Amino acid sequence: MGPVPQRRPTLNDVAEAAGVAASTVSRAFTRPQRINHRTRAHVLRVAEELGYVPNPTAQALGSGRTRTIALLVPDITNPYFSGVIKGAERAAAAAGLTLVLGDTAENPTAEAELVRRLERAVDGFVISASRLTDDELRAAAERSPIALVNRATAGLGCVVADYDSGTRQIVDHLASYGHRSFVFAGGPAESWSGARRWHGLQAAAAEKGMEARRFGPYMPTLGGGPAAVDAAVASGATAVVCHNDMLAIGVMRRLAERGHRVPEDVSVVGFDDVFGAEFCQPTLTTLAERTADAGARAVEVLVQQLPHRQTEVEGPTRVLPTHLVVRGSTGPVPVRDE
Amino acid sequence: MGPVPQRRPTLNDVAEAAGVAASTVSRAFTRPQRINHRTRAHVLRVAEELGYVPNPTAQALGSGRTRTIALLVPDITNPYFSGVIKGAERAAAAAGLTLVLGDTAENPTAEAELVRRLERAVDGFVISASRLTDDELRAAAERSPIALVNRATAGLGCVVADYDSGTRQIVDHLASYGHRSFVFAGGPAESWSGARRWHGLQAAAAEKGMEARRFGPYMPTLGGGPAAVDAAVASGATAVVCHNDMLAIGVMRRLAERGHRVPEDVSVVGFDDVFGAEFCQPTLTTLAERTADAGARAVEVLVQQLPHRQTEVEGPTRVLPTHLVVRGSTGPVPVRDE
DNA sequence: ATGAAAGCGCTAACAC
DNA sequence: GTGTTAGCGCTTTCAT
Repeated sequence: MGPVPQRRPTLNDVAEAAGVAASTVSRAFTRPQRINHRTRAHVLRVAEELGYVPNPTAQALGSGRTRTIALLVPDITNPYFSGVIKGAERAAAAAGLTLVLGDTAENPTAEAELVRRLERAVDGFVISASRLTDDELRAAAERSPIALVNRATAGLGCVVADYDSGTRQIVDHLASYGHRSFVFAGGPAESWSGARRWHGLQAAAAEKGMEARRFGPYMPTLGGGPAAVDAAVASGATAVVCHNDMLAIGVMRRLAERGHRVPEDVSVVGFDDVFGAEFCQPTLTTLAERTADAGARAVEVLVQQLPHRQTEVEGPTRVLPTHLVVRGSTGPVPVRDE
Repeated sequence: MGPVPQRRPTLNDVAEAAGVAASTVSRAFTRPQRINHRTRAHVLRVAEELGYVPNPTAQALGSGRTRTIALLVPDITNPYFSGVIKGAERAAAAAGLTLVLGDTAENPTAEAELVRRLERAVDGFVISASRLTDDELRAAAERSPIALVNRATAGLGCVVADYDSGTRQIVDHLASYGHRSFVFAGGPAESWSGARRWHGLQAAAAEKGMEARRFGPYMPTLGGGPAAVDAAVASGATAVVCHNDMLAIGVMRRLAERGHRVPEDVSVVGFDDVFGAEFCQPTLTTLAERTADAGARAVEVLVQQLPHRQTEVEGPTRVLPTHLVVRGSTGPVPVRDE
């Protein structure tokens, strides 16, 4: 009893039921302009009645467009990328695109392989904090449209945070507290953003006549704290700017263990404003990026390059504002009797 | 000059070059058993030379299988789900499946819509912390295979955390510190896991002869803290068990603002062991779940139900262990003179 | 074990 | 505007 589970209606079923050609039904769904208003309304109504839903796979095979894009990040669980993912997800949904997520495990090989694996299944890629070389990226970009987040590679669409302004904000903030020098606890050597951060800090320090020294590389994690602190303290620094918030929090922990007070003895600054920066102890002064915006913007940049829009050469790199969030980990330079 | 950008080789190109039929090439790739070892090797070599890569879209259209599954979570940026996402991503990759990520924005309507939108594009769904009703879920499951994470719905594949054991661990821990009662600061009324948590806490408290009271619902965020604290303090509780870590951290903040020390005056316990629980102040005692395992397990459960395996009725709900991470937010019951 | 042929459901020229 | 006619690249009976 009960009818056999109905086969899903196809475009042809709708065409037949509506008394029109298949192509007309197709147009009703994808070329609203190129069809008579009345026939379109009719077709849509019949489709509705039949419970017809276009089959995206068949659409893709016919058109060559999958209406799917991939987002690749080095580590899904890193809260820094959560914002990028969310922003990209929103923008993709808004553009009617499906988002495939890939975790590259901070691994260039895995990243390249993922690109190969998904190439045919998606219309393009958004790659966040890519570990590939510029050449590898450009090679991949010849086969699929690519947009980059926080990585500038000539010839590709890029969305990056304004580290020039951001680092200046940090240096100005420290200077206003009377600091005359600071130490930069660096992260991984290959990190593009790490290089930009140090570059900006140096430039801003020079402008202010401050002394800036770089230590490291350290692991950009809580675990990187001890090594960074031991080096920084030995140098007599009054302020430590850390490659990212995780390292900064690790640094604060280690400072506490060693009996140093933050910010009374040493000020600490991070980058990213990750989830947690507002409730660690003390709360962390850090440079916030608009990660969700970056993700969304990158998707938009990518959409520009998709088959139908095929905007040949896309404009310059998009730079997103950053802003310093001043919290409890920074304070006046300590008065030291020596 | 220079050859025109070559059209990508198709299965037919390979067939022709190898001197076999298209179907033989197809088998070489997807039915290793049903083909002569030597011809297979030959075909594969020719394919390799030509740089042939199967087109997943065409495979999907022909076979009806997309080799893609969707993972739906209420909020991508919530660190609690990061583990689930990562685990699912790994398991999917291991099974040769592509993972599509969807953010339901904690919204039943958005969730249902997302299922509709992706239904045709994926082979099945993993839904984490679904907000749909059991009936809605079962209806959806008639059209696509579904596996659930932290939500048990009869008839569907489910992977849940062992809250019975977990809540007992919490209660035992508090009892060992001399607490005779505690307050549960509840989260959203519709939360399945919230209900399980309270249920378990009550049962464990009863076993131990402890008194347990529930307050709330409160927002499961930092912002939910003040309201929860104000109610809990008024009740004279010596321990507050919170719906999740975010609420717990919010609670600790509010307690500090009101001049109460943790754990000297009040002990605080959370659920989830989110990123941040280990560096908030004080560090948070919380029940850890194996979220990555849950995500991976759910994918495996889903794979069982996929077209080819079509395991009719899947076994009982999978229960994943939980363990209490004891940190600084819990301590001996205060001695109060009254 | 292999080949031939018929689609999968839709899009896209091209006519009318 | 709308219908006709071919495919898109692969899988899958069904023969052999």
